[in-house]
Amino acid sequence: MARIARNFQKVTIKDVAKYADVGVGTVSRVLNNNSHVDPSTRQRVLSAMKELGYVPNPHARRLSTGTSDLVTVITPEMKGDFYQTLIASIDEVLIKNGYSSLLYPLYNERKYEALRKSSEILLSTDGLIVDGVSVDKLLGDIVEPNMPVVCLEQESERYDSIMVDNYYGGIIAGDYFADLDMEIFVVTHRKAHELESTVFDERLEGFQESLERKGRSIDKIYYVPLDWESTFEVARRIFSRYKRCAIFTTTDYLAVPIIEVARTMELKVGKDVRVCGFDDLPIAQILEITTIRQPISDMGKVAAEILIKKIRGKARDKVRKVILKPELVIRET
Amino acid sequence: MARIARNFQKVTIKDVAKYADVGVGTVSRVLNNNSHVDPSTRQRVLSAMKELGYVPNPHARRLSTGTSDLVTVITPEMKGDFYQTLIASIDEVLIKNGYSSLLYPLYNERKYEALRKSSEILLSTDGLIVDGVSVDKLLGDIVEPNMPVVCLEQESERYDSIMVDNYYGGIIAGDYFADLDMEIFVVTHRKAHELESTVFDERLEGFQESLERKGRSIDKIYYVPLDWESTFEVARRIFSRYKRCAIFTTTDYLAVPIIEVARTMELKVGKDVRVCGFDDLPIAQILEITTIRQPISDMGKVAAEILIKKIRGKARDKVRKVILKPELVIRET
DNA sequence: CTGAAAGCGCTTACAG
DNA sequence: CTGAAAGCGCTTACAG
Repeated sequence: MARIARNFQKVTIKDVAKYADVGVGTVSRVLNNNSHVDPSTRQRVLSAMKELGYVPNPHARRLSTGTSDLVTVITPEMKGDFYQTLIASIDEVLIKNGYSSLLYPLYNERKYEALRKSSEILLSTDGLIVDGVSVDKLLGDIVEPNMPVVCLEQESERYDSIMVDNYYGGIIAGDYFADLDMEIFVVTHRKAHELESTVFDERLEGFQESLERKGRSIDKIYYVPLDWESTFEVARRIFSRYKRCAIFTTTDYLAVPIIEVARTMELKVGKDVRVCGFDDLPIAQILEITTIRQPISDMGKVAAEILIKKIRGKARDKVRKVILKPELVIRET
Repeated sequence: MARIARNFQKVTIKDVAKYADVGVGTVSRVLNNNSHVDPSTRQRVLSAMKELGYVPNPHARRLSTGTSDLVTVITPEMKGDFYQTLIASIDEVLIKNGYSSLLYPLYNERKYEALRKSSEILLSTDGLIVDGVSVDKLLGDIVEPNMPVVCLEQESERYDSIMVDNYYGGIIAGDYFADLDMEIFVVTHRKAHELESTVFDERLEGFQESLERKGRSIDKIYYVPLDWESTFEVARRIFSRYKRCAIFTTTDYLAVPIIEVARTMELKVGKDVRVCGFDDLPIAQILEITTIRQPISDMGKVAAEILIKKIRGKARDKVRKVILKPELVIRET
């Protein structure tokens, strides 16, 4: 006894079994179509399921098997093409392998807290892909030690990680700008949150290093939040003094308003004003922005593949680091 | 017998009970801190949990209670500020009420299929908010009849819906343009998928209707996919012939490249070229685009609130429709 | 190939 | 206030 019908008289595997005149085990077997079931029996069960409108209860399945076929994907944001591309490429691999992704964008403080409080969500999935934020710091105490985890754009002592050599990307951007006979500016993002990614800084460092090697230096670095509004302002400030200069933005996203302002002020972008972004976001292709291309899709694909191997217990034990190289793409700016 | 330790010797409620020398029921009670537990007992249980590193198994809880405290949020996309704002406002209400959101953006065909195939995901949550796509068509046969569902930007016969009066939005845009002594063009999105939203069409219809009433008409309608690339092309085509015209875009997103091209071609935006968007996305505020403001945050908030009421069984039974009105925001374009 | 049964880890009336 | 027990709806060795 002791049971209230919460689930609105849902039909269970038991009802199906009775209806088809078989045991529940058999129903379960056709459900998972593993082990051999007699074709005629299977047919009977199948039509019983249809007849009764049976839908399996995922919670029960998960409790019983201990797996959910779900993967949590944590990103610091989901705005912008970068994450679109990344998530789509992760998803593609996941779906192909029978998993679904559970997206968890940490777009504000509240989401951080919510994640820590109801870490249930994580624990109910089979694996975890974390982009940009530090697992060790953010979730070190929450994630079970043997949960399969892959880090993206973030190093980890304990887990596999996929990184892009952002420092190297900065270097090639610097090499490209060093020969230009103009002032050199940088517009970059200052990380606002302890747990945010350090990629922008790495790009900046590489850029700086490359210029130094060639006996040049950055004339000024502008730090902005990751929005266009502030970047417009910065651009106006720059162009009101300099009608001729080279600007490196540590992401294409920040290059867009700069180019917009330059054009509005009728400066010749690509000639007097040179702009090099980073990432090769779709917008960079559309606006023909010169940029450092990051292999975003590859990152997602590799991350998902490694994670699935880990979930299936096929991965090697030692912590692995995959480092992908960016490349310079010269366009019109 | 019959059991492999899949879950890496995880500690269960049983272990905690034994350790604290109480029954499992008591542990469960302190876990959910309902019904009264003796303070000293509670303390003993609490420290036992800490000692053993106990983490509750959500699957078991869900199977037992039949609830998950999860809400699925389905959107046709998640790119762009519109969905950012919408999702954030939904999340805020959800989190405040102890729920978590499970994001499911249908950004391509593959995701549609995946959703239909593993509809498990939906069924394992307590409720469903669906934006833009037709639940009846998309999921009519999957969603249980008594699953709490709220539709956004999409009417439904069976479920509550929150709509914006897009037709009315078109009307006020038309009223605004009708007095302008220039050619009038429209750039809009042609829905590519059977299940896509019809908002763009409704806006267009309102716009058309308003112009007709005032004895005017649209000179040409340009249909584009929802990306900038094609819109750039269209803009170039328009401005190569017309140096003076008014353009209504059925979303701000499409207004951006048009303004960009106009400025690049040195046309006077706001004077010779008038542009009115729709939505009032952040980008519209940044670029000072005249637009029809949609109350995005309100939509999300109202949807989440209604859903929670339904989940808690406090909602009225009849299907409810909430219609929010957009308004004209005049800026520089 | 298949049924009966134990088990997954919780929750919750019931009877103290 | 609390323990013993039934139940949630599945899966899966086990023994035919």
